[in-house]
Amino acid sequence: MDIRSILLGFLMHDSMTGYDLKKAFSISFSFFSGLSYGSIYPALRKMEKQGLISKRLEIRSDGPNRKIYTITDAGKAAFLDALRVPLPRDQPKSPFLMRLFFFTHLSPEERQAIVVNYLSFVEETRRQMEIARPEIEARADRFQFLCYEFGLRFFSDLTRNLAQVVDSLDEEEKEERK
Amino acid sequence: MDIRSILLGFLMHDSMTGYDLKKAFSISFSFFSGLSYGSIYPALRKMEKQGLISKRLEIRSDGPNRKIYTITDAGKAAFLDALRVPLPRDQPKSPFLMRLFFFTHLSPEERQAIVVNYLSFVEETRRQMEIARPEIEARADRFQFLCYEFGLRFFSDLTRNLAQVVDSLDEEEKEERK
DNA sequence: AGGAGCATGTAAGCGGTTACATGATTTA
DNA sequence: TAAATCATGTAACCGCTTACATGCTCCT
Repeated sequence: MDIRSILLGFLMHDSMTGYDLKKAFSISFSFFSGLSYGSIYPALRKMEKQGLISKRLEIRSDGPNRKIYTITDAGKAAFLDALRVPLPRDQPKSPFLMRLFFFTHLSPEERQAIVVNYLSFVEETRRQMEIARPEIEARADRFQFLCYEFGLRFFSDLTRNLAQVVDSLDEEEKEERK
Repeated sequence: MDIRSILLGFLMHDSMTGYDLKKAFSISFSFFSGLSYGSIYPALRKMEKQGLISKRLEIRSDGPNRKIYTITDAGKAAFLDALRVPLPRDQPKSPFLMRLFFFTHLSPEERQAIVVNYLSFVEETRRQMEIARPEIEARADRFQFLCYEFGLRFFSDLTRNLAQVVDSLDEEEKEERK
């Protein structure tokens, strides 16, 4: 699922500007992924050329002009097609796993520091997700909420697994010192 | 951690050709990530220019000639630096989550099919990891094995969470039919 | 007067994939 | 003799980020 399908997905719900799309995405998905203007605006132009969305220029006196994009029937069809494309296998290309893989080249102290630091990072993300819960409960549909809960569990599991790694490192260090 | 650091990491252990590097990576990391020749060979040339690795041409009669790369002292230093760079926050950019987020646009049958299909995919990956266990136990160091176990737990957790999503979908469908 | 927020965009570059191209040797 | 494995590489392209550039309005 590329960026274009995601933009179409949001436009299924409502017509918006590129700016709005970025906001909508950030609110719903800040914990999973980011989207920058540098990819949004070119994507919108391309999709307009392909007839997946249509543009309406709104001239305003109380602010900068806006380009409001609306999904077309062709766009809706393209979006549904994209939803139905078989999923690729998930590859958790985690930078952390890469580090762990080469831990033998670091000192015990450095290893500990990396894992503990990463762990606190993950826990912080999880806390932030919990803070955002009421807002998500308010605006998300049931599937989007399912998505949110899935994410929460993901980070909980990650926390638990990282704690286990910390334990393993502790034990090994003790044995080394014997 | 980019591709170059990973290649350096493998070269820390032993001198190898580009072909060998791809194999080494595939064996250790097939479940997490892939690496193609289209990125390996240019990366090796670049790193040679930068003095991070050195090349030795081996002319053979019993097969194609090989370019064997060896990490230099500068390369070792660069690798350790890369290991110590603070980790970015993990973003589980899962294509599955994106689908789930827009599930409202699909029929209950299609939703079920996607999740169940994905679930079987994940379970299959997990099975393959378990099959590979003896080989990994044989060749991996303790941190690499920690890595393997971490991955296993990741897929177990994913399986569990997906099963929960299936349950949620089932319940909602039942309620809808009332 | 200055900063935050609204709004749109471009250019350069990074990191990577896919498909293509070549050619040798070993195994079935 | 065909297929698999060994071995190296290029060209075109994709998707995305970062940094830059512009300019307006509202609030303090």
